[in-house]
Amino acid sequence: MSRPQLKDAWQAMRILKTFSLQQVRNAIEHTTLDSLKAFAKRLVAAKAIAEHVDYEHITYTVINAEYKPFKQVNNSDAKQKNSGRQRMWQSMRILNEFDAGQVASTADISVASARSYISILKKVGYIFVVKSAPRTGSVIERAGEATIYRMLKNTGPKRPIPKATGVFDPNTNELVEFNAVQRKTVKIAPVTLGEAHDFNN
DNA sequence: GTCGCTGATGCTATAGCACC
DNA sequence: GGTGCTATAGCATCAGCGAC
Repeated sequence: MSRPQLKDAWQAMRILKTFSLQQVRNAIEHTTLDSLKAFAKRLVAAKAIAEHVDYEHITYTVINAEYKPFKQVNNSDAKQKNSGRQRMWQSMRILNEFDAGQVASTADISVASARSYISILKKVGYIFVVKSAPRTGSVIERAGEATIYRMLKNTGPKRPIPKATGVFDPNTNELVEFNAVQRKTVKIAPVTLGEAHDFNN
């Protein structure tokens, strides 16, 4: 497995916190379980993750998220290829269900920027709102209650690029145009996390 | 080398909305 | 009307690229 693939795998692990290798493989798509096993073994030896064996199920937990499995190559390539939005996109694909704060923290950008990109993706139907943040109750009651979004179109590892009339998806090489903007709040029946939701109608 | 143009990115300010 | 949250337009900054 190449270094970028390992980096993607390590990022996926840090986001998931507790994971199986199958989950990581599904998240980053471009690797094999054998490669991940070898990588995980290395991380366990370095005490970056802990292994839990539960009968035939093996899961891992990140115990040192700060660990850097890769030697810092000189930063001549200073400008990171993985921009904030690229990291956001990757986080959204891995988490599947997320809120703006989660994505912002995992991608290391501001919440406002995360919301900005999320709203664009929402307009083209790549994600949709699973649960709106409550607007009633005390501050304490609302603490931790944020708008939850769900990934609807996971087209591939490359982030969709916002354009004037929509977003260009490098994974499908297609320009997806914005849906008609509707500021009115759409009342969606409460959906429990993990439940499918048809948003096309 | 540098100048100008263009596009990508991220942030801020503000409008819109729901609720009290 | 006041408050709090979300969505979005607009702006600043930076990098890439071509022309000269």
